[in-house]
Amino acid sequence: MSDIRVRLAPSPTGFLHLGVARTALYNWLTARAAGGSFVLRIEDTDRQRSTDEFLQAILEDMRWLGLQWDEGPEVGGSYGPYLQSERGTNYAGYIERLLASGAAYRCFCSPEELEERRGAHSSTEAAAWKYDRKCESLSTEESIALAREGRSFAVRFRVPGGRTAFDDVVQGRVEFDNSEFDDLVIARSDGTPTYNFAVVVDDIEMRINYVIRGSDHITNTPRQIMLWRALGQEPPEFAHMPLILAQDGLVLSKRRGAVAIGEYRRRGYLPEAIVNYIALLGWAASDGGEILSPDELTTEFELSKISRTASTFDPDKLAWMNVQWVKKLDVADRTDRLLPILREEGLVGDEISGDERAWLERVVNVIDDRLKTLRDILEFDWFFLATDVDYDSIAVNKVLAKPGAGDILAGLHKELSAVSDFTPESLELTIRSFADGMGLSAGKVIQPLRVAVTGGTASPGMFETLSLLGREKVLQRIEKAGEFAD
RNA sequence: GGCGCCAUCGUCUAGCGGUUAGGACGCCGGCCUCUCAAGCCGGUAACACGGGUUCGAUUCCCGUUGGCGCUACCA
Repeated sequence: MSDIRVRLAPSPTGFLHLGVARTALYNWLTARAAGGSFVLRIEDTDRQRSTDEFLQAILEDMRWLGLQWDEGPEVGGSYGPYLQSERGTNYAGYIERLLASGAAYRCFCSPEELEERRGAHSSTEAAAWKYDRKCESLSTEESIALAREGRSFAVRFRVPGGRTAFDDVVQGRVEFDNSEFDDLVIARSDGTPTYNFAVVVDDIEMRINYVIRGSDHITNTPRQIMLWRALGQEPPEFAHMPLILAQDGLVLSKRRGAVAIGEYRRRGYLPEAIVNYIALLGWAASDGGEILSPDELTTEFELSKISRTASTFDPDKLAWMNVQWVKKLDVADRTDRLLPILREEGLVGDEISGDERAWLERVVNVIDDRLKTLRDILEFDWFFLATDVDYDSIAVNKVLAKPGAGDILAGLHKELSAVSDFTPESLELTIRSFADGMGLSAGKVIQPLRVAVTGGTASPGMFETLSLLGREKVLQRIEKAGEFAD
């Protein structure tokens, strides 16, 4: 086991979406490939926006994707708690240290005052306002005296001069002039730590040594590095992933519901497909291979080969990827995954017998590669109904309501009543010779039969379908369809 | 506005000074075929622009333009 420790630190203020999922995946792959640890830490300090529902949804989606965390909620670990809101007491000591060393100072400017000064500034200048360091020059004595008076204060980090640079695993060397940053608040007037500070303290305490996150954090990085150093710690390694853009060209965000992972689960996508797709967003295997299992990704994946270009999410390619993965599932596996959907729709019961299971597998086998998503199984619900089929009116008009259709169905009914065994082979023989006898191509006979039996113009192979349905249902449906004919 | 990052087919990408600029998705056409999928074959389509450097730039450098991100006592 190596000592690589990575983490995902989502805030439960929305559902897990593709962007966060990809960051999670890259962290997970990195930990797995290195034999390190993947820590899940929940940044729920924003009590207004964080909810337990979101937290549970995130955990569920992570599990569904197969991104198991080694430490975090529910599994615990040596450096918990893993909910930031439960780590509250840990920060005060660090703030005291920074105050004592002079790396931080009390700021008595109220938010209102700051707002006022900011407002005055923006009306005259185009550049953004930076904290004017009004309280930075307060002596320690003055500062303590004011605090004793009961004046409320925030704690600001005294940003040193010079430059801060780091070698990012994907971005290369990134350098900032420290004068770009104002003295950031690390503790609010109520004593709670702000994001950048809490992250650093938690990462230190959780022994995180490799930070893999979205490049929207890139300007936070120098601030955090300064904090790590002020706390006497060596900063971790950083890798900033390019962002994923929605098709409108803007970053994927929590507010775009269509890209929530849970949504794809409900639509019948496979987790393997999602994982495979997001892995390839900004990264390509050296041999150009595109269909990669989690295991293959683990060995192939290289953080340093990630492109720095933001990539646009393409639902079409995801859909294609899903088809590839559905095709890879064997019949038993496919059936297992289909079962919950069929149950939900009441098409099969909670308990199924061995015979039902066997029949279901035959259905799945006959449907073959026609499922683009698991949910597409519902297109085939006529397999599961006793007698009634919903007839598609367009199909009926196009096929059954044509001259001759009635004769074909009547003839077929007779032939199929008489056919000795209802196997695909003998059905094919019977139907083809029936068509010959009528002087028609097989297709001309099969299509009315298809509509009669399935209700639509598209279905799995007709002979297999008839065989599976059985003589009784087939004849019933032909009779019923006869009402539409001619 | 400032700072940072980025720039190859519509999209995801390969390329790492000399290539007919390759692959995948999508789209179009064909084959197969009982329909629909799947599959197979073929086609469409790109180096943002301008300067350099070089015998030679998609590739290196600079600039322009464009895109995205960040710029809170949010995370």
